Amino acid sequence: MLLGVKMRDLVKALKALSDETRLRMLNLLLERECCVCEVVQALEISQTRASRNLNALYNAGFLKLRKDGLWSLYSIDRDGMKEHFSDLVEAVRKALEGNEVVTLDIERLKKAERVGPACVRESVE
Amino acid sequence: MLLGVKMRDLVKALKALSDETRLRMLNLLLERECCVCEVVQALEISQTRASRNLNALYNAGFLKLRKDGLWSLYSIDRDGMKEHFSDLVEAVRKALEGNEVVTLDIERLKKAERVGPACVRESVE
DNA sequence: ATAATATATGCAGAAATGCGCATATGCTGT
DNA sequence: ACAGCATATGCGCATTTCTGCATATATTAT
Repeated sequence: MLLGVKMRDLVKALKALSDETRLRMLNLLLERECCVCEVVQALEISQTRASRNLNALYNAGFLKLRKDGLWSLYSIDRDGMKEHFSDLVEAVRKALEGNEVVTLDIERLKKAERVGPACVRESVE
Repeated sequence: MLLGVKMRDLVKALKALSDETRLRMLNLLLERECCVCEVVQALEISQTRASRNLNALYNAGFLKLRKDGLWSLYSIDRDGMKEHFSDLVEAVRKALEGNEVVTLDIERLKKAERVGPACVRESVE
């Protein structure tokens, strides 16, 4: 019991990883902590979709959540995560290295602002 | 392109791993090469289920298949497998170490015979 | 209190998945 | 050719998963 992981939890974790949207999210968060609206911008997906899938990764045990005002800030839970899950994340990270899709995601993340999609006014400068 | 894996393939691989039946199968095959009927006996599942799920792991790129007479012998494709997939398999292997379910599977595998479920006649001795 | 904003969620529909049943396929021995 | 056996597969059904829409919740500022 010390070493092994509950089958349930492992399946849940792998299910969380077996989706393109969530893999792209995980990759984003490996770059840095993000709020939901930044994920929306970087992946160019709907707010609902971002929120739901981030929550799935959170529930599976990969992410931690920090609230700051209106923002929900998700990040990889490097410390709290089960050791075996870290290995999975690392394997995924390596597998995605250089991948076209996630490279573009990261580029868009750099341009993203911690504001809602409606707030285009600040992007004048 | 040298390093990264196609997003498609990675998702497919992780989908293949995100199922209890297939995780148990992978764990069996980490022990040794098995034919379908051995998997049926060790996991106590139907033949259809065994065949389908083994094929899923095969299709995802984890297994290789060798035919010997009537038998289909599946095993981990250690050489042919993408490097990144090996990391995934290793992470899963470690995660399942000591797990109750797979421990019982292995015990049953040791008692299993390379015969169909109908052939109980040999188990007299 | 009211308005504005970021995020979460109930619901419904579409698509994907898993599996049993019956049957097909393919190999082996007579 | 025929029978027997291990495995694969078409079909149908039940369940799960994913997503958008609309709306709820929670926080902040006025």
